[in-house]
Amino acid sequence: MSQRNTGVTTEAGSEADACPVREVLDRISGKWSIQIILAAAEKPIRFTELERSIPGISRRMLTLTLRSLERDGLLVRTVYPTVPAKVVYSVTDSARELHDAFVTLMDWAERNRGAITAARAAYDSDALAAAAQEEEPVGSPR
Amino acid sequence: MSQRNTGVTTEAGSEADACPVREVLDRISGKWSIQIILAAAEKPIRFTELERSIPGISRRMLTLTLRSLERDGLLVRTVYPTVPAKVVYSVTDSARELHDAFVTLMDWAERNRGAITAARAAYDSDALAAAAQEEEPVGSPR
DNA sequence: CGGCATCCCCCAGGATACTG
DNA sequence: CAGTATCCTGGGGGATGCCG
Repeated sequence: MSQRNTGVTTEAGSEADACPVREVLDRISGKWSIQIILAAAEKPIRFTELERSIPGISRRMLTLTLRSLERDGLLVRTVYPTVPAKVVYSVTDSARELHDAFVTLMDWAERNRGAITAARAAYDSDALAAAAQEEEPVGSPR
Repeated sequence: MSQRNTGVTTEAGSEADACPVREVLDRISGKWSIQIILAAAEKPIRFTELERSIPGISRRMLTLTLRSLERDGLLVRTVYPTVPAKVVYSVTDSARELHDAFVTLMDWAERNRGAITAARAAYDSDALAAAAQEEEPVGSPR
């Protein structure tokens, strides 16, 4: 009862889920996981630093996503009991492998950004042209 | 008006979105994009074949995701005007690059499946232990 | 500083039914 | 076979507020 909406695809561990695709997706999904791993992979990083280095993330989602990643053994949370407390997140080895894969993805994104934008423009203009056709099936427009 | 809920993060093209992270995510997000690309990369594949090769996908989401991928220039849709019609989807070059990255991800998932499960179990049991502590603050349980 | 708790909204996506 | 259209729900995730 006490726990609800822990978010970030936490879910205990339901039925047979042997599919590696879903496996990865479940760990990465959520708008922020990748960016957090990317940031933490550079150097161990503090909560507030993360918050500032990831524009648009809310405190809530930062916390939730961090917990999720920690739970999956992708991040390590280290608390320095100073006053006020200091918390540092660092990536584990398995996360670092993931990080490498992410970099590949980012690379892809940058190389194909233009092509994608163009493809979309083309697709959309085609769609519009087709729609225009329908409006005058045969004969007088009016 | 006529168009609503086209789904799969279609969105026209809002403000400055130069972040490659979101770029990739927007193209991949949705539960099915990756699996579709994975399937279509093996060989050009028909609508119904896709439907059967991806367990759990609905007709609706298959169509929606296919349209989205086609729009982004990741898939090519080819129609053979036979009766009944035959439609084949094949991946483009840029999608094939993505595919390679996905394979890396899948590989990672398989290698780390065990570690992740273990990490979760450890994390969860710790959390439970901590919770148990709270219930008997100091002294007699009851 | 580094969180957790609560409220609430939105839309990805499932179920179902109809077409060319 | 290959879609399209409509309805409806779950939960991801933003906003805000309180705490050690």
